[in-house]
Amino acid sequence: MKKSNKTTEDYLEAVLMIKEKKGIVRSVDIAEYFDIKKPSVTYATKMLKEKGYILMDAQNYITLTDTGLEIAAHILERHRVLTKVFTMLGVDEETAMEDACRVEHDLSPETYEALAKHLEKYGSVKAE
Amino acid sequence: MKKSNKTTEDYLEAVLMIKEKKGIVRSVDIAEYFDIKKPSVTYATKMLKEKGYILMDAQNYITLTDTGLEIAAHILERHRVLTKVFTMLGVDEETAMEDACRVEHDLSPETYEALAKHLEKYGSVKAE
DNA sequence: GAATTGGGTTAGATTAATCTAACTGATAAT
DNA sequence: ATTATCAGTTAGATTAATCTAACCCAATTC
Repeated sequence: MKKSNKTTEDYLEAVLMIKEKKGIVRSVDIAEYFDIKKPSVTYATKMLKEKGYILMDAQNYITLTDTGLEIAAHILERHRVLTKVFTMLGVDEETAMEDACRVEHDLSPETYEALAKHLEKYGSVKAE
Repeated sequence: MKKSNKTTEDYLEAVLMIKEKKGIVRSVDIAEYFDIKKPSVTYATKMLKEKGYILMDAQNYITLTDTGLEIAAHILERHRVLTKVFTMLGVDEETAMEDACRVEHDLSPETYEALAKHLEKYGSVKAE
């Protein structure tokens, strides 16, 4: 009865966030990030490698390919814009981030753009 | 690679929508609604029965219990408010409904309320 | 240099939600 | 009254994402 089940997008976003935060990304960092076990990450990275979204070098450091980065950056941008939108409306930072994380995959481009655009009028909504 | 996997909330909402639309609800209606097969609905209704959210009478008509209705009405209200919010922002009806459907489960009460409240200022956002 | 630790993998089990194929039972059609 | 159709179920397979237990390998530690 858990609400987990990470998607490709979740993983790529996590890789980018970890990369930004600590410079390198290992399986163990992803496991900690999501609070899942190591073999689950092995399973996930295997798929991401097969799809051509990440690479792992000899030291097992994980890097995003061009397409992987494209997806990750896109979803992370959404994440940040949505978080700002929510906090602007008075939602506290913590909750806003959690909601953004859950919603970011599911909004169509149309709705996402509409939300971002509309709320630009009422504050600086652009990701910085 | 499908994006399906309905939740309890999805099913209860569907029951209520079908009920409102055509008066009665059968397994087959739910299958058609979600475009899934009949045995999947048998599986789902079994769980919903066990959890005390629905009942099935001798004719196999499905009704919501009090708790089932409570959940269904709550999520359907969200669905409608969110759809209105999105259409108000210029998103077309079709897309707005799809997005509302995907997002309605995931927003915290705080963010949902904030969204609804803020946008009340710019139009009649209340569900009618 | 033997032992511990840290990061990763393999193998196999588990769970949830779906599917197909085959069946039952009731109603409707000829 | 047989037959066909419709709604529902059962049994068993499948898929995705997780888990545990056990192992490997490299680097530290003593």
